This record gives sequence, structure tokens and C-alpha cells, in this order.
Amino acid sequence: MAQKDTAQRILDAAEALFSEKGFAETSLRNITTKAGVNLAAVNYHFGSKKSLIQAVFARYLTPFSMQFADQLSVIEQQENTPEQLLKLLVITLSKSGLENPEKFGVFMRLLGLAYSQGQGHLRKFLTSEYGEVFARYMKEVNRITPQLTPMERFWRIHFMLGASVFTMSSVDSLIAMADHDLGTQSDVKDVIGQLMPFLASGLMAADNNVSE
Amino acid sequence: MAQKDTAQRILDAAEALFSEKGFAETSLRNITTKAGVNLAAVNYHFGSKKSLIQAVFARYLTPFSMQFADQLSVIEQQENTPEQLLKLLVITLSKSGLENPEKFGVFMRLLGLAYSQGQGHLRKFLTSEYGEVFARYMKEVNRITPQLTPMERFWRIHFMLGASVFTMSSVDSLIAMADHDLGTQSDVKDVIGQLMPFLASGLMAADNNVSE
DNA sequence: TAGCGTTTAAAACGTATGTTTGAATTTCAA
DNA sequence: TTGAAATTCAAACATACGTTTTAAACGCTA
Repeated sequence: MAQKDTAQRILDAAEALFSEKGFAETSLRNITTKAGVNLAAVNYHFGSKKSLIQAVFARYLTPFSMQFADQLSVIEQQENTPEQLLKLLVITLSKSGLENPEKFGVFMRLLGLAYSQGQGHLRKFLTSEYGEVFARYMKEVNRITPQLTPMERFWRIHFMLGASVFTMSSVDSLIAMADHDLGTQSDVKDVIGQLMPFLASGLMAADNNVSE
Repeated sequence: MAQKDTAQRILDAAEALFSEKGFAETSLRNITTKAGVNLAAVNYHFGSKKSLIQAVFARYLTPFSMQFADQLSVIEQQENTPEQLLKLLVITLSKSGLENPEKFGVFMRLLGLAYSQGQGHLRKFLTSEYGEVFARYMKEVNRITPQLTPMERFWRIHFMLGASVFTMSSVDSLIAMADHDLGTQSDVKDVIGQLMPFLASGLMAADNNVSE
């Protein structure tokens, strides 16, 4: 290798800039300047900007999905609470290259972008690569929520995902806002501590027959 | 006017394209082509692309915030349930130019973009224009959740906002997914019906002292 | 109708983007 | 050490962007 590892430094710079400004707003010149590599290195190592975006996700998601598949084998053979299933996600995230809260926030921001900005290629790439593991997790959610209709379960999962992604996408500025407004001093772990009972309660909420 | 109303047709086209592709991904040529007007008309009527983005939001939010301020005066003088406060939001949204679900989805998608893509000018514009009404609403939330610490309340509000924005941002494709997977046939009203008890339950969730 | 401010039109400007090129350089096994 | 492959580099390419310019067309009032 020439000086360290060009491809990895490109990934580092790209992931940081993507999570800050989005995909279209981040130019290859931004990335290569921050990475300290030549402009053409992106197309040499990754082929195109689209492939680079996919590679940024793959670096997180491939180790995560493997770790997650392992943990699922355990969970699948016991009874679980909603909090346990949620904790499995959080713990696996922290064991697959996302140990420090900063990386975690970046990852969640990327995940949010994949939903809001990912037009076609990203969506297809993600579902084709990691759809299977997700399906196994959903089976466990079904097991612990037999009282829910499939429709209720479907939507509540997405509500939970939305609350998580939205919050963690801008968790730094939200923490700053909270600390400023409330005089507290929180970190990402505190936020996750607040988030989990909220999600569990929402998932298990009583019937939604609201009287007019 | 020349043929109909150039400025309004620009706003229509811009709002549709912004909500589909985001701000940076939508060019003025996309907008003016869809609107059937000349390229220079955007800079003539709005001054710049940034001002156009702000104008797209103002067209929704200005009538909404006025309607909302009125409704708040009523709410402020009675006891309310979480569901009532949530319903106030939904109803006001549907009474201020967002009556049909399609428009509602577009609006929520724009709101999500304002969070994830709005760098500086949008954030400043929104808070300076509509921050006051939001503060009044928060006062009512405080009233009905005396058992929550300020920190719990702060985070749960953002969790609720996140679930709403995230879901409604891509509500069309989520509905399509649900209908495909479950064989159902839902609309935006159904999703809101699912969302409200989820949010209310999350907001009122019991203490978050999770045992290890 | 004459005149004036408003609005539209087509074209061009300067800049920034993703990508490609071809030569220079580095790497590493033979 | 040598030579082929892998990598880096500066430069240029073609394209798309936001914006500006200049002139023509329109709408309205006097």
C-alpha cells in the first residue's frame, strides 16, 4: 500500500461528510480533500459515487448483520420481553464497530438518509444484502406480540424505527438543546435509556379504538 | 397575469419535487420544466433557490400557525387528554390547506427534510417565524404530564415527532408495503389512527428505571 | 392609444460536479 | 535488481447547475 490505506480513508471521510450533509450535497472533491487522497482514487477504488455510498453502508452493516444473526440464534430459543428484543439490537450495534456513541450517531444518521434520500440503488442494495436477517428478527417480534393484529404490528415497528432514526440522526444537537434548556448534561446512553421504555410502551399500547 | 399564476405554479412544482427528491437533488430546471414556466422566473419571483424553499414552507406553515393559534386559545382553558392534544394537531393540519391526505404526506415529508437537510437558512427561518406558537403548545403538554421529569418530557416529545415525521415522510410507500405484505388496503387516515395511540402510550409510559 | 412598470423569454455566463485519461510513481515478487 | 502490476497523480472532459443579462411581450392607467 502506498501510505496507509486509501480506500479506508475515503470511506472514513465519505461517511462523515455524508452523515453531515447528505449524499447529493457531498461532492467527491469534498471527500478526497478531507481524506487527503487524489480525486480519481474514488473512481479507481470504488468505481462510482453510487458504489462508494453502498460501500459506506456495507462497512457497518455486514459485520452487524453477522453478529446479529448469531445473537438471534440465542433469542429464538427462549421467551423474551419487548425490552430484551430492543436491547439485543442496541447491544449488537455496539459490538460491531459502533462501540463509541459518536459512531453510533453517524450510523443512525446514515440510516435515516437511506430512507429519506436513498432513491433506488441504495434501497435495492440494502434489502438484497440484509433483508434475510431482518425477517428473522421480525419473527421474534411476532412471537411476543400475539395480541396485535398484523397491521398494528407492522405500523408500530415503523413508528419505533422512526422515533429511533429521527432522534439518533440529530442526537448531538438534541442533547445540546436538552442540556441548554434543562441545565442537564446527557449523553447518548441516557437518550437510549429514555428511548427504550418509550418504544416498548408504544409497541405494547392497548387497542387503538379511540372513542370519538 | 400572463396565463395563470406563474409564482404559484412554481410553488406547486417545487413542493412536489422537493418532497420527492430533496432540495439539493431538485434543480431549478426540474422545477420550471414541471411548472411549464421559464427558467428565469424562479429568480425573478423569489430571488433565489433558498428563498423559494422558504416560500414553499411558508405557504403551508403560515395559515397553519394562525389556525393553530386560534385552536390553542380554546385548549388552553380546559383539561385535556394526550389524545386530545394530538388530535388538535391533526385537525388543525387538515383545516389549513392540507385537507387531502396526499398534501398531508407531502407536508410531513418536507418537515422531515427540514430536519435532515435544512442546513442553516431553513432552520433559522422556521424558528423565527413559527417558534412562538410551538412554545404555547408545549405549555399544554407540560400541563397534562406533571408526572414526567422535564428531561423525560423533552425526549418523549422528540420521539413522538420522530415517529410521525419518519412515518409520514414515506407514508405512501409504507402503505403500499403494508397492503402488499398484509393484503390490506389502507390510507393515510388509517395510519394516523394507528399512530395516535402509539404516541399517547409512549408519552405516558411508566418510569424508565429499567432493571439490569 | 400611448406610455410605463411588470412579467416572460431565450441565451449565455461562470462555476462545480462526476468521470476519464495517460503518464508518473510505488509496490513487490522473481 | 529488475520488470510487471498496482496505485497515485495532475489535468482535462463533458455535463449540469444557479444565476444574470438583454430584449421582447404583456397589462394597466392616463
